Amino acid sequence: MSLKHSLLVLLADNPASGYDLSQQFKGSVGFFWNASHQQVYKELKTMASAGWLDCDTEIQSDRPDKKVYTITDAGRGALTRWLSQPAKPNKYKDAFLIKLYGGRHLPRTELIKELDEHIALHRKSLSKLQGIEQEYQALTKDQQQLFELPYLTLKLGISSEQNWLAWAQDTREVLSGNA
Amino acid sequence: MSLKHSLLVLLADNPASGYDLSQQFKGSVGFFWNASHQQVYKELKTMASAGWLDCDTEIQSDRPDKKVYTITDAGRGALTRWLSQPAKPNKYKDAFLIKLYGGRHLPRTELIKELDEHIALHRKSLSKLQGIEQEYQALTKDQQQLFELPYLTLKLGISSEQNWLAWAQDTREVLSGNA
DNA sequence: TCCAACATGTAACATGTTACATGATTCA
DNA sequence: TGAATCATGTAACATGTTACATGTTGGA
Repeated sequence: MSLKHSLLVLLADNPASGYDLSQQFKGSVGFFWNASHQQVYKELKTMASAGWLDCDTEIQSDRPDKKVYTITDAGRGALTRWLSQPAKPNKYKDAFLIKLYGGRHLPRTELIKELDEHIALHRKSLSKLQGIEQEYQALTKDQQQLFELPYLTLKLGISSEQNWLAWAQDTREVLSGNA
Repeated sequence: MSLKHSLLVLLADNPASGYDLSQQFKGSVGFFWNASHQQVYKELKTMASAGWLDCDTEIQSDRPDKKVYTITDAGRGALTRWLSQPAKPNKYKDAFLIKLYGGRHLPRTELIKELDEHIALHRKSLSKLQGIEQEYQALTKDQQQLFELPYLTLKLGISSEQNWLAWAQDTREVLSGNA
């Protein structure tokens, strides 16, 4: 349900192509929502035929043509309606935690190996988020005001990753028997 | 993909019915994976016809009959194969964060109202997890050993909720302009 | 008398993933 | 010469949600 609304939130700021939006899902917004490019293109098509978006083809000489989507009044209406309805609490789905939960069936060394891989991923993700934070902090106060709310979501991303990494360190010690 | 494996992990410990498993998804395991009862029943049927589970009907006089599923050797094999493959990093999907990200389009009072509702939910979830932790801590050392790995996942759940609530307090202050 | 817990499902629909498909440009 | 980035999609399949459907027992 919320992919549509994630796209609307992004498009409420700027018109964008499916490709642009997919890129944004790899960046900051991707921390709390994401979708494959295939799904984004499909969804944009649906939203356009529902009248939420207008689509213009931008011809580019050096690069492939772009389909630029712009939010319509109907789209803004749909966004506002959605925003004023309560959001469902989020659901966490983490396959690694299932493995850890059922990790008795696996040698400890394997569990630790996989934990280490996840630690590497989370570190990468954390430093990416911290990079965005630095960009934000380099802005003027006025510009910061504009991104006040996105910055709040970024802060949750950062603290969640830090919390995860701290937990992973403890967990690693327990698994290696150094606890 | 991982619903099957969540169920296998649970069934590797004890035979259980669809209802039992659904209840477990509301408890501790539900922190990192969950499914509706409809989906669980459907999945169990699929797994049984794949030979991963055996199904026996337990006739109860005072309550409705139960279909008790038991993991087979093939099921254990599938579980082990899955456990030894790397798990994909988890994806976070939180509609409330999209709303906050795009919250410019909404009055602050509404955002705060919704934040408060989510705070209440997270507090509830935290105290539930802490209840489970207390049960764990009441066990003997030997019993604790058995649940060592599930306890690790529980600790992540608890610290995540605490982290979320701390962030929510800060966020609330920013939104009310007391920052 | 009504609600919660116990117990299992079907059907329609919505959402998301994976494999496949194309083709230009830029950088190493 | 080969990979990465830009740019858009189709088709098959897997997963998940919502509405509907049924019926018992025990407690407030």
